[in-house]
Amino acid sequence: MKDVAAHAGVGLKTVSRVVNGEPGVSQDTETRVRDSIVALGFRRNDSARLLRKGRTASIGLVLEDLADPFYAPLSRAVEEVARAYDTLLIHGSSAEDPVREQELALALCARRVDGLVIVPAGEDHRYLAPEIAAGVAIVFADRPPGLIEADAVLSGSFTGAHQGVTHLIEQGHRRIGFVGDRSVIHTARERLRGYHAAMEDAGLPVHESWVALGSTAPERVRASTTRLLDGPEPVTALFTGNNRVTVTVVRVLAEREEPVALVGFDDFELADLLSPPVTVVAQDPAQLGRTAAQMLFQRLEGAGGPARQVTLPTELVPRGSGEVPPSR
Amino acid sequence: MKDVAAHAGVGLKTVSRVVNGEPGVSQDTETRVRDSIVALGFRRNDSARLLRKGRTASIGLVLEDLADPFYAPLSRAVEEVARAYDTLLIHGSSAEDPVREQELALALCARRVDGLVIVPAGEDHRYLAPEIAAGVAIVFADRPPGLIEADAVLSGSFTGAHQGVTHLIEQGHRRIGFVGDRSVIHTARERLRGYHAAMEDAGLPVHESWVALGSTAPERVRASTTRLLDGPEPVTALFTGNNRVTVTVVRVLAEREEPVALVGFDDFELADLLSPPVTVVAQDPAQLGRTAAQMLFQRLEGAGGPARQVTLPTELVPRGSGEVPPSR
DNA sequence: GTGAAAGCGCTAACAC
DNA sequence: GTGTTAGCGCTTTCAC
Repeated sequence: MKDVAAHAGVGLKTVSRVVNGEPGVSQDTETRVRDSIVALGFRRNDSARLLRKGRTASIGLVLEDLADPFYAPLSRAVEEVARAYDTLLIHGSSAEDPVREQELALALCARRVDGLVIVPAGEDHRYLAPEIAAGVAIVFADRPPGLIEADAVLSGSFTGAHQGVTHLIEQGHRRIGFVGDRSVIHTARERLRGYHAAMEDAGLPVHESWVALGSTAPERVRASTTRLLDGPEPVTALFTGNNRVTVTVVRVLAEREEPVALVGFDDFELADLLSPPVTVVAQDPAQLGRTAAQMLFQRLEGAGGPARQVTLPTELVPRGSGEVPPSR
Repeated sequence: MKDVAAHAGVGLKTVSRVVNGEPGVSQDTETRVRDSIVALGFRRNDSARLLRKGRTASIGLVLEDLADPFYAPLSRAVEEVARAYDTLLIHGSSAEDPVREQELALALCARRVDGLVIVPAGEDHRYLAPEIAAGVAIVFADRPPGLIEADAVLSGSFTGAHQGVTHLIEQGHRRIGFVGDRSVIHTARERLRGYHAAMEDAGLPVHESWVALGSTAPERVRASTTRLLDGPEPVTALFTGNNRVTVTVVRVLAEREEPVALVGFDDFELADLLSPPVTVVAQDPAQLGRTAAQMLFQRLEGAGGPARQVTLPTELVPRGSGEVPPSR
């Protein structure tokens, strides 16, 4: 910019005015400046501009895995909202590792992102308190913050699981298994709680061997599922805690003879084309992302008040697998 | 930082030394500085730091749609490589709109990202020439650059399509349809070319009504597919140009009586569990992203030489749908 | 209309 | 060991 000013024989501020379309520049000098800009191939450095302005016009998004079919639409929705506010999205995957989540979140804060949407992996977010105090807006999505107060957008995990399990009970199932994500994950616990509540509401006992929480790695899910189906108290129906688990369970069931009912948390592509089509408790990941991003920008625009927590509804989508009757 | 220096009663540079772990600070002053840092809740501003350093330690990624199951793993792979280089990833979806692609790419350049990975929507990238001249490293992924020289990582679209169509021919099919993406998209054209070449190599004529290029919107694909199957010269087999198209075609075929053979370009989750399981020409989107990112960082580390173009192999995965024999 | 000076928050270069 | 100065590329303030 200095170079452009020299080349055009004008002051620095005049170039700045031209570049930013500010008034107060004569037609004549403007032309001269524009010529110099082209001649020198000048392109304004937005990083420097934003340093001076005190914002970065960027927000950060930290989630587990960008490539997970559940999070991809969430991410895309956040991006769309950001775009509407002329804001860029910086993105990081935590790989479900609390340490990595923290590193990423703090790295983004150090870059002075205006705000942060976090799908937390960890359970203790006190490390963010100084950032919040310093004015970074933070909204949690899909899972709530731990040990701090902050805005959050969640899906109705408890209600959804209750609904899904109740559906299986209504089909006549009495022995229902639950295969879910690791218990450190909030949604996994909530869905398990929904499972237990539904069973209890129906006056059904839960055999301890019917619950299998753990990693979503296919081997683990496969082993757990086989155990539930071939154990001493074999289940006739399964409720699965998220789309990764469901997909693997579908694989296991496809290899077996006896029909087993299945309801999965999360919808997924092609669920309706499997045989049987998979009944799910659907949530709307895009809506989750959209809402979180909107809350974030409201805060950035000055919305005050205490931390808000929004819970989005889930929807039972019967397709066939959840309506398989108990095989004695 | 100035405040910390004042609070600790030391010079600015001393604080900088402590913050960056540089040597040459006595144990005593270091402690004093650290105390002040905590007392004032100081956090280094990386944007300012990087402005001074002349890099941003961030790269940009522009692609069509982050939520597309093909691009999500690509994106994730780029992120992993970036992470290994302590670099953040700024991300933008072009929605297959060349104008939006350009806006995004230039916005990222204005932020002075160190480099850019682009899955181009447009066909003219001369707008990037000044950026490249200014030192921004750019690597194209999945599709080549248009009208400029630049590094690119592609999948073997021509070869893959040739292979897939030849497979159908080997099963005895003579009337094979092609349903693909819009012809402005390079990969769509290449795959179509592969289709034509395979037919020609087998001495088979191609009826003009057998080729349907267009948007991947389900309605369009549905209409095109129905036309190929019910037209005057009905096809007995279909080759589809990408995973979005394949998924819709699977839906259409599921609703019909007569068996139609299908080979799709791109693998997709659960393809093996459909009935029949879907035969695909698989490419490796993660490898595409990984390779592109690695090429980018090689350039950033000073690798010179002319633009390189790498083509990754595809693999035919027979699963059943591609082995359906011609119906009469 | 225009421009000089100061400063955003930091680091590099060179003092002392 | 420590501090001072200059400057990354821009905008803001205020004077001309």
